[in-house]
Amino acid sequence: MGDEMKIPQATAKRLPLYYRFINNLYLQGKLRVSSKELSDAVKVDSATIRRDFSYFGALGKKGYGYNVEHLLQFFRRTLDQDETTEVALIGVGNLGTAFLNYNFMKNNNTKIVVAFDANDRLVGTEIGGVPVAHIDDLEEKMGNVSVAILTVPSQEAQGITDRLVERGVSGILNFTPARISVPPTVRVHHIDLSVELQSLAYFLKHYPL
Amino acid sequence: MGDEMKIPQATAKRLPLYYRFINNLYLQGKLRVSSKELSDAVKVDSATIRRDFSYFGALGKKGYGYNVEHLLQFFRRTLDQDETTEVALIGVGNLGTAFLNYNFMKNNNTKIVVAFDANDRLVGTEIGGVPVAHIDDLEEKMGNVSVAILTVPSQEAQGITDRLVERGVSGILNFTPARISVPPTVRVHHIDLSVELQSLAYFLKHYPL
DNA sequence: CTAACTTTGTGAAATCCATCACGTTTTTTG
DNA sequence: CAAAAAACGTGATGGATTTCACAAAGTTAG
Ligand SMILES: NC(=O)c1ccc[n+]([C@@H]2O[C@H](COP(=O)([O-])OP(=O)(O)OC[C@H]3O[C@@H](n4cnc5c(N)ncnc54)[C@H](O)[C@@H]3O)[C@@H](O)[C@H]2O)c1
Ligand SMILES: NC(=O)c1ccc[n+]([C@@H]2O[C@H](COP(=O)([O-])OP(=O)(O)OC[C@H]3O[C@@H](n4cnc5c(N)ncnc54)[C@H](O)[C@@H]3O)[C@@H](O)[C@H]2O)c1
Repeated sequence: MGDEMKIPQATAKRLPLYYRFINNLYLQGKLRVSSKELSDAVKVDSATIRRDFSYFGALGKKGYGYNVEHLLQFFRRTLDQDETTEVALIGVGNLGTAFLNYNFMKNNNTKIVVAFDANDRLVGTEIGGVPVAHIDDLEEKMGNVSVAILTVPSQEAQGITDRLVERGVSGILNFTPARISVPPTVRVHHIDLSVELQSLAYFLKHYPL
Repeated sequence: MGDEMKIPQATAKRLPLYYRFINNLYLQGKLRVSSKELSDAVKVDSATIRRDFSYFGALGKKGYGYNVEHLLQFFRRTLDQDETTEVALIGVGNLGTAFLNYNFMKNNNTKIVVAFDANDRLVGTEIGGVPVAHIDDLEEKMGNVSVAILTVPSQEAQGITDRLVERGVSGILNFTPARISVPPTVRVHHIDLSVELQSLAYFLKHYPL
C-alpha cells in the first residue's frame, strides 16, 4: 500500500502496544477511552499518546476521547492485522522451544510456520504445532517467509544469517549475543537478554530513582 | 560509590555490550583496539563509541586507540563485574525454564539464585542448578535479591509485582505483556516479544530500507 | 440553554542523542 | 629525524522525540 509515511519510528514501535490494549478494552465492552486512561494502562505519557495518534489524523473527539471500536478498526487496518506474517525459527533449543510453545497469534498477526535445527533427534518432530526441519534443508523448506527468529548458538549466527539473507529474508529477530552483519536492505532487531539484565543492574546502582 | 553521574542513558545501555566485546578481544590476546574496529564488531558508529567512552574521561591515546587491558579493567570496575547481582525468577514455565538453563554468568555478573512457581510438581526440583520454591514462600525464601525476572502468566503479573516491591526488589525484568505499576523507586524494563515481532513486521512493510 | 467541565490536537520549548568534521597528539615509516 | 598516517576527544550541528501548555471543540449537568 502506498502510505503517507512519516510516522516517527518511536511511534511505530508503540503501535502494537496500543493495539493490544485497545483490543482488551474492546473485549471488555468499553465504548470510549481518553488518552489519560490509556496512559495509565500502557505507561506512556498521555501527551505522547495524543501526539502518536495525531500522526494518523484526528482519531478522537475533543471533550470525549476516542471511540474504542473506531480506534480498534483503525489500528487493525494500520497494523495489517488481517494479513498474517509468516515467520521461521532457527535453533530449537531452550529458547527456541519456548517460543514454539507460545502462541504468538493470541493477539498478534505473526505466526511461526517452520523451525530448523541441526539436531537429528528434533528433525521431523512437531513442537507447538510447528514442524522442525533440518537446517540443511533450509533453502528448500522455508517457503517464502520474510522474517526469521534466530535462537542458535552465537558462533552459528553469522553463517545462518548469510543463508537467510541469500534466501530473501528481510527481517531478523536476533536473540544471540552475536552482532550480525547484513546488507542495508535487511532489518535486524537485537534482543540481548544478558545485556538487558546487566544494564538493569547498572541502572539500579548508578541511577537511583 | 559516589559517582560523577551524567552518563546518558543511551550510553549506559551500550556499556554491557562494549564490555562483552572488549572481554573477547582480551581473551583473544589483542593488545589494542580502535574505535573503528570496535564499531565494526558491535555495529555502533565509531564516533558514538568515542563519545560514549569520553564520558568516563580520556581512556584512549590519539594515533593509537585503546589499550585492551586498560579498557577491560576500566569497564570491569564501572560495571561492577566483581560484584555479582543476585536475581530471582518468578514463573518456571516455557520461558522461565529456558532462562534457568542458560548460564547468564558466562560473561555477566548476574546470577539467578532462586526461582518460584505455583505448580507443586516443580516445587522442590532444581533446574539449571537453581532451586524452585513455592510462590507462597516468596517472602521467606527470596533472601535479599534486588532484581527479579517475571515470566508468569500476565494476569498474575501485577499481584506478584506488588509482593516483590513490598519485599524490597528495586528492579524487574518483565517478560509478560502486562504493563505493571510500581512506585517511582522501582525500575522496570519491559521485554515484550510479541511487540518486538509485530513491530519488526510493521517496519518491514512500511519502512522499506 | 447555559455554565462548567472534559479532552483533544498541536505550536513551541526542552531534551536527548547521533554524527560530522577537524585540531591535536601519537605512532609509524622511510 | 622528518613526513605521513592513524586515531582520539570534542565543539558544533541537526534530527528525533518528549513534554508543556493552551485554545478550541465537544460533553454533561442542571
Ligand atoms: N536460553 C536463554 O535464556 C538465553 C538467554 C540469552 C541469550 N541466549 C542466546 O540464545 C541462543 C540460543 O540459546 P539456547 O539457550 O536456546 O541454546 P541451546 O543450545 O539450548 O539451543 C541452540 C539450538 O540450536 C541448534 N543448532 C546448533 N547449531 C545449529 C545450526 N548450525 N543450525 C541450526 N540449529 C543449530 C542446537 O541443536 C540447539 O537445539 C544462544 O545464542 C544464546 O546465547 C539464550
Ligand atoms: N513463551 C514465550 O515465547 C513468550 C513470548 C512472549 C511473552 N511471553 C510471556 O511470558 C510469560 C510466561 O510465558 P510462558 O510461555 O513461559 O508461560 P507458561 O504458562 O509456560 O509459564 C508460566 C509459569 O508460571 C507459573 N505460575 C502461574 N501462576 C503463578 C503464580 N501466581 N506464581 C508463580 N508462578 C505462577 C505456572 O505454573 C507456569 O509454570 C507470559 O506472560 C507470556 O505471555 C512468553
